[in-house]
Amino acid sequence: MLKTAMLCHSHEHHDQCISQALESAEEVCAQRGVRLTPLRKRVLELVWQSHKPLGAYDILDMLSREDGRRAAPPTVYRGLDFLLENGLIHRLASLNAYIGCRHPEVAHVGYFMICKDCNNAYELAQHTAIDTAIASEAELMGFAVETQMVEIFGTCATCREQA
Amino acid sequence: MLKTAMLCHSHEHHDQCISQALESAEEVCAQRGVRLTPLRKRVLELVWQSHKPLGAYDILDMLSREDGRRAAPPTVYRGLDFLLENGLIHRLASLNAYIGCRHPEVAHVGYFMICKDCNNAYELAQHTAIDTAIASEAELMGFAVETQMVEIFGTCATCREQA
DNA sequence: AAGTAAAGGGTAATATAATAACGTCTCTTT
DNA sequence: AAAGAGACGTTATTATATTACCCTTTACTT
Repeated sequence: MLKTAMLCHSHEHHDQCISQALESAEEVCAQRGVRLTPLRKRVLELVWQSHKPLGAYDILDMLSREDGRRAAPPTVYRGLDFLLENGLIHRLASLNAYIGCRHPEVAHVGYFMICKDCNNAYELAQHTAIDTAIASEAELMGFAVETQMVEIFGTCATCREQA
Repeated sequence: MLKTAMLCHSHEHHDQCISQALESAEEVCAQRGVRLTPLRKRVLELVWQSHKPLGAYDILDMLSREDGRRAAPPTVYRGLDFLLENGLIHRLASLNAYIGCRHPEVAHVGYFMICKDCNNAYELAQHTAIDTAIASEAELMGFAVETQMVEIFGTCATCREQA
């Protein structure tokens, strides 16, 4: 099993990422009685082509290229909305971009470290010190937390080694 | 002095917020040798009209109304960019909105708790447990943090009491 | 099997957020 | 006075996302 902090750096490995993601997605959807239609699956596959967050219009372009005709925005946004609702992808607000989620079984918001060199986004495991810290700050203020966004920018270990 | 967690709830008090903010701004700009031009000052005042994050186009509308003619987007974005660069305001990525900063003297990224009822955004003090937690998570991953965004949504103490 | 309601998805138009490119005016510096 | 930088007006354009409308497919009911 892959550590959250590690992303694949080989093609063979990444093919595994994709197939595992699709498998989980099928499972999750079956369990919930929702439909992973061909369009939704294609969008999910496209998002999973890399570990780099992808914009909606990037996905739109890929779809258009595949089909040889221009797809319209709602096509992609419907797919993305479905995937978001079912926790199969996350949205990165600071980038207006989307990225696959490895753990769609359990609902959660994602905390991400995003490398400015390679653009990869690393999702942190849940129940980290960050959660605890947010909860305790909220407690201090009497603030009832519903959801939160944590996006951290910098340089990942791999890129630092190469520099 | 106002606790970070507390926002004013009276008009007299808020007038103080605004005048303090403008005073700090003048000071900071003087110190740095940058110009708080009339336009920049107006934008800052508009942002400070409340503790609710404001969209660029909201500000644009206010400016336009004041002047009786339509201002164009770059007018506002130049003002916002200047204020951001000088730490006089923060940008909330999850809302595409801007909010005044009480402590422009020292450069920092803002952590916010945003109330879904009253829309007020409460900036947390610096050097909180959240900082520490992010630093330690980053350490674990060998990630060198440059900047981060933390935006927490829920219900503030005041709104909870009223409910 | 036919009828029907709900879900999926194509298309055009529009809304919202942000930037690019260019011109002018006003300073300061030389 | 000339040169250069900074501020900002104006027009146009790009990027991101949503609305509204309509038709097809799917799934359920009888």
